[in-house]
Amino acid sequence: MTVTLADVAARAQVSPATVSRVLNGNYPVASSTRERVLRAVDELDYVLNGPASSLAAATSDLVGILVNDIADPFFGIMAAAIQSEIGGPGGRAGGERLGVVCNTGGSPERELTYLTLLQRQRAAAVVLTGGAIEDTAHAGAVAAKLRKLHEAGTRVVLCGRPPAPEAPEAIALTFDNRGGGRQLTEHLIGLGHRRLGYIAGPEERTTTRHRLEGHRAALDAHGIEDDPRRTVHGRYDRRSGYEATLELLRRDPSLTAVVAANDTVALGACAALRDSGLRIPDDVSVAGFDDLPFSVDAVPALTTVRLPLTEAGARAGRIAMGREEPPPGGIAVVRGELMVRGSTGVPRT
Amino acid sequence: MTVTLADVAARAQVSPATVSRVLNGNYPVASSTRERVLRAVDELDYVLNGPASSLAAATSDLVGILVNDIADPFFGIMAAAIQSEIGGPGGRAGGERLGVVCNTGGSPERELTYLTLLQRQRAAAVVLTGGAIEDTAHAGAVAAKLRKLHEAGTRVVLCGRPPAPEAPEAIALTFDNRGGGRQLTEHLIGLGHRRLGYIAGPEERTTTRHRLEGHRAALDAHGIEDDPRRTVHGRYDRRSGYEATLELLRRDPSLTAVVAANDTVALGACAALRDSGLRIPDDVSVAGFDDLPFSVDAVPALTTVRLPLTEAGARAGRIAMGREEPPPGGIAVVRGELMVRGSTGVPRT
DNA sequence: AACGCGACAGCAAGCGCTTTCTAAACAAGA
DNA sequence: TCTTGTTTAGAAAGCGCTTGCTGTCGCGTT
Repeated sequence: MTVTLADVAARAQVSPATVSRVLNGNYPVASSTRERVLRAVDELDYVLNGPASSLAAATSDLVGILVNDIADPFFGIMAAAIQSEIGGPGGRAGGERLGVVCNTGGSPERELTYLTLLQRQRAAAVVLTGGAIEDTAHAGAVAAKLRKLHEAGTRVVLCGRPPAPEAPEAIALTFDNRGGGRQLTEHLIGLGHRRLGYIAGPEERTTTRHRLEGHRAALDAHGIEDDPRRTVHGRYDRRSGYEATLELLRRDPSLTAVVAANDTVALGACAALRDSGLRIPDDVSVAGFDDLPFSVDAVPALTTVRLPLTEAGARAGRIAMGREEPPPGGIAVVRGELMVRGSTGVPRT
Repeated sequence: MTVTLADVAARAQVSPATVSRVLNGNYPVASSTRERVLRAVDELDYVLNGPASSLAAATSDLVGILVNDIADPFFGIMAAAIQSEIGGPGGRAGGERLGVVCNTGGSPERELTYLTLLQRQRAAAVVLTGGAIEDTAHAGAVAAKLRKLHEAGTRVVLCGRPPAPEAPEAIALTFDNRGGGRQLTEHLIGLGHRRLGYIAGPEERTTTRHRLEGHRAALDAHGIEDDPRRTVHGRYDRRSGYEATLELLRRDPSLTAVVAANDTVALGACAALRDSGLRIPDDVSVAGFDDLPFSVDAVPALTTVRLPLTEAGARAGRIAMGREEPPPGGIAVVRGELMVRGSTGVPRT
C-alpha cells in the first residue's frame, strides 16, 4: 500500500539505514550509492513518514507561530515574515520545516491548548506574536509551558511581546509600544491639542497598557491633566473604534483629537467622526498605531507609528531557526517610527 | 527525562494499554480506573508524544490550510473561519486537532512543497484556499498530490477555488467570480458608464480569469466593445492598483470607471485617481471585489461584491472535519452579493 | 609484508504509542 | 453445577524510521 523506507532500500539494493542517511544527508554515502537511492525514491514516489521519523529522531520539523487574530493584517504580516524565514523552498538550511500558524483568537485557553499541541508534536520552535494577556494565573501557565518546551529542546521566541520574566529562556523581540505611544501624543500636543480622547484596546493586554502608558506619559510631561473620562477601552477592531469615538464625543464634544489603539480602530474612529459631521483633521485629528498597509490610503492618510512588522518577524523567524544570534540578554527592543500624515493637524481655535 | 505512557501506567498501577485507552476514550474503562489514570497523568504532567501516537495509529491530528498570502485579509479571514471549526473538541473522541496555516506566497513550488510536507505528516485533512494557478504542468502535479493525499486517507477540500477535474475526490466550494464580476460591471453599465478600465490580477490565476470573464460578458451583453487597452494586469496588491490606474489613465484619460480585481487593488486605484486630481465618483467611479472589512471605511465607501468568506471558510472547515456532508457532486458554488456604495455613481457627461 | 586507518555499508536496538488478541473475573441462564 | 456472555485489563506485536556500533574493503605506511 504505502511505500516505506524498506521498499526503497530493496529497490536500490541497499540497507534501510543507507536510504535514511541519503535522505538526511549527514553521513558519508558514496555518490554512486546515493544516486541509486535517489533514483529509487523517485521511481517509487516515496514520501518519508514524518511521525515515524520524528519519533525515531526525537525531533520534528514543525515550527509553531501563535497569533491572536489571523484575520488582522498586523498578525498576518508578521506571520508571513516569520514563515518566510522558516521553510518551504528557499529556507534550505538543514531540511524543510513546516511553519504552522495557529490562531488563538485572543483566547487564553486556546493559547495554552496550542502550546500543548505543539509540545505534543515536539515542535522544533515556537514563536509567539503580539501582546500577552496580563492575568497572573494565565501568564504563569504560559511561562511554565514555555519552560517545558524549552527543556524539551524547542526554541522559543517572542515577537512583539514583552519578555516573560518567568520564562527567561524565551528570546524576546519587543515593540516599544510605550515609546511609540508617547511620540504620537507628543506630536499631537506639539500641534496644540489639549483635549485628546484615547481609544484603548482590551484592558488585559500588555500592548494596550503600554501604549496607554506612553500616551499618559506624554500628557504628564506637558502638564496636561489626564481626565479618565477621555479614555475608553474596546476591542482591537473597527467597530469598537466607531463606537468608542461616539462615546468619547458624547462625553466631551470639544475634543480636538482622538488617538486610537491601532490603525484599524482609527479607521472606525474616522468613520464615526465623519458620520457625526466632523472633518478630519480640521475639526478633529486622528492618529493610529502600527502603520498597516491600508493606513496610507485612508482619506486623509493616517498619522501613525510604523512598526517594522516584516523586519521583526523575519528576525524572529531566523532566531527561531537558529540562523541568527539572539540579542544579548535575550531581549531586543524594536522601536517604531512616527509617520506624520494628513489625519492630524493644528486644532481649530 | 520525559514522561512516557509507561510512567503514567506505573504510577496508576495499570498497563500502558489502559492508559492509552483512557486517553483516547474509545474503549470501555472502569471509571475508577479511569480516574486513577487521569490523576497520574495530571500529577506527572504527562503530554502525549504526538509523533509516536501518529505512527502507531497511522493518522495525525494535523489539518493543513494552504493560503496564497497570509498577510492579505482575504485569506486571513477564511483561514480564521476554517481554523475555528477545526480546533477544540468536536471532531473525534480525544479530538483536538492542530489547524495549521501554510503560506505559499502564491508560489507553485511552495504549494507543492507544503502539500508534500502535509502528506509526510499524514495530515488528517487539507484545505486549499483561493484561486488556483493555471499552468497545466503545475495543476497536474497538484492534482496528483491531492489524489495521493486522498488515497492516504486525508480529506481534501477546496475553498474559493474551482474544482479540479483531475482530482475529483476533492470537495470544492467555489466562488462565483464570473457571476460577481458580471454583476459589478452591469451595475456600472446601468449607471451609464461606457468607458471602463479593468485592473486584473496576475494572468495565470483562475480568480483573475473568471472575474475578467464576467466583466467581459457584461460588456458584451450590452454591446460595448472590449478594447484590450482598457485592461491591465497586475498583482493583487495596492501598489499594483495604483500603478495600473495611472497606466489606464495614460492610455485613455476619458475613462469614467475603474473596476479592480479586488478591494485592495481598488484602494490603490482610488489613491492614484486622487493623486491625479480626479474625484470619486464624480469624475471616475471605482469598484472592488471581496468586500473586505476596510472597504466600507474607504472614502467614499467602496462598491464591491461581497464574498461570504467566513461562512465559506467555516463550511469548508466542517467538511474537512467530516462534520458536514459534502455538497452533492462534491461541488458547491458560493455566490457573491453586489454591495453598491459611494464609490460608484453616474458618469459625468 | 604486516599493519593501521579512512570511507562506507549494514545490523539491530530501540523511539513511545496503538491495538489485536487473549485472559480473568463475575453474573446469569440452563 | 456447567456453560455462555459481558466487561475490563494486560501481553505483545508492531508502526517506519534513526543511529550507535560493528564490520569490510582498499590503500597508504612503516
